[in-house]
Amino acid sequence: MADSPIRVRFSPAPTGYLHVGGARSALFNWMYAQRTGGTMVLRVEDTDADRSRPELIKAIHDNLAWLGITWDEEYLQSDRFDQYRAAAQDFLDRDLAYRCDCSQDDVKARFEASGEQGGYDGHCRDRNVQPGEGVVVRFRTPDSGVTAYDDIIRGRVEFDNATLEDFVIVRSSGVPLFHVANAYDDLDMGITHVVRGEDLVNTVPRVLLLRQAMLGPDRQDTPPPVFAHLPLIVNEKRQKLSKRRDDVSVGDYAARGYLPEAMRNYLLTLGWGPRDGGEEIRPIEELVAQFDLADINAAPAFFDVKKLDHFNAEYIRALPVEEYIERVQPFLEDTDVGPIDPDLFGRMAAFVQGRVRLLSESASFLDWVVGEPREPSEKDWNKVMGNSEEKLAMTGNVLDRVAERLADCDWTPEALEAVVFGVGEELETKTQMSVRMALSGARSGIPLFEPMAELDRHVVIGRLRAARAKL
RNA sequence: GCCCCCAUCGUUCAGUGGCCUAGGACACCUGCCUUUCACGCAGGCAACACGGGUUCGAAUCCCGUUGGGGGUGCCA
Repeated sequence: MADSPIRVRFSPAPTGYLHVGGARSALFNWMYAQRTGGTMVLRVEDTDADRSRPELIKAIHDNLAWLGITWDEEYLQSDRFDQYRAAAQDFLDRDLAYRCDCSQDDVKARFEASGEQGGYDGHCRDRNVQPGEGVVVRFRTPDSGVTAYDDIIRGRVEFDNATLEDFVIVRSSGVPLFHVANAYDDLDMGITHVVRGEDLVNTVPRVLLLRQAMLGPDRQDTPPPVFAHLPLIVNEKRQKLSKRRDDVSVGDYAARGYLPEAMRNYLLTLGWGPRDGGEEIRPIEELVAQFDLADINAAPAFFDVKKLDHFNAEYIRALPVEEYIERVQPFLEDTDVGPIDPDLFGRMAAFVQGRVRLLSESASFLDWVVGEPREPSEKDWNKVMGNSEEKLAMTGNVLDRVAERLADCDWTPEALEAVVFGVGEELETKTQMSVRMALSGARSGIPLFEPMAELDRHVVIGRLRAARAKL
């Protein structure tokens, strides 16, 4: 893989399951690495001991693997605390940082009293605070000038240094904050492209300032990484997808019967489209071949589950039927009508495959074959069976006659079709709908005669008679 | 409040000064196919937020307005 100097990284914090936004960031990094033959680094940013949950790292691995996203190197920031601390100490030694014993309440109170700009006011800059309880380390930001960078998606972004507060780089617990870890690792790991969500843009000046400080006066010509801040993925209210109110867990989508290829392909259409303007649903290799960070949109994109569903349905239909059967297995065990016999499903699979949007919907097409007919709504029942004397009488005739003929015909789909349609010709009416309703309790579904042949003769006749009685 | 970003059909991507009476896809609507549904096919609806510039010419460049969003932690 690593035959080009490009190095990208995906840096999740293990504070929750992988969500679609994170997956999209990982995916775009991966796409770029694939395209350029670069190296993909997975860097777990677990510097917040209170919120990080190590057991989630495995889940992140699994979700990424599910999506087919691979990585070449992996690091855990908690393994590298000593290095970050050393960097912070070096800042202290060089007077680029200082200790501060202001409580968060103090900082807030002074900010409110001043009515001026937000954040920390530099109170401890020259107080020469010594190490101790409740003491943090703050980075001394420049009071004037501008920190700017060129975003490959957004163009030049500038920040007035005067608006940057002296931010905390080491907690009172002695554990460094993510800015330091981030700046240190990107430098140390030789990251060339930082591709991540737009919500991180305003951490750039801080990270850049830290990086310059780490580089020292002699190495200032070391170029910063190329930044690419991906547009946010938003909900229908145009807000950033949130774990609390939106469906964002990649694992949940997997559990609901989405195919990873479909999810991956769909995610790629959010903020990006193939350069050649061709189909958006296509093999990942074709998409990789024309992927470029510079082509990514800057505007937020709505996560449209309907469109995702369409992608998923397309991908399901495109599967060879054997593969569809294999992939659907996990969804056959725990259904509303109990486990579905794999052999039966195998025989019906081709009919089901073309009709589902989610793998998990598959079983519902066979509910009446495995269990009892559904309870139809009155509206559906009337619509099919008739809402006039005349129509009801006809339906009764159909049901009677079909039940009669079924008593001693061959029990094959072809024979059943011949009986049902034969009655229709005799009575000069359509017969499939009423038979379907009698047997399945639904107006629509997979073709009728094949599943019908799976049922026992007496069951079919029983259902026809029961429906007749209900007319 | 302050900082930063964004602005083409309902949605998404295209369009980088003339090829735009703005194109594709999803969604929606209509028909065709089919003794169900789905698929497929044909067609339809539907957008350059607003106001100023720049220019022979602006969806495309600049400024402003409005609207939306993100950030503003000893979270990442």
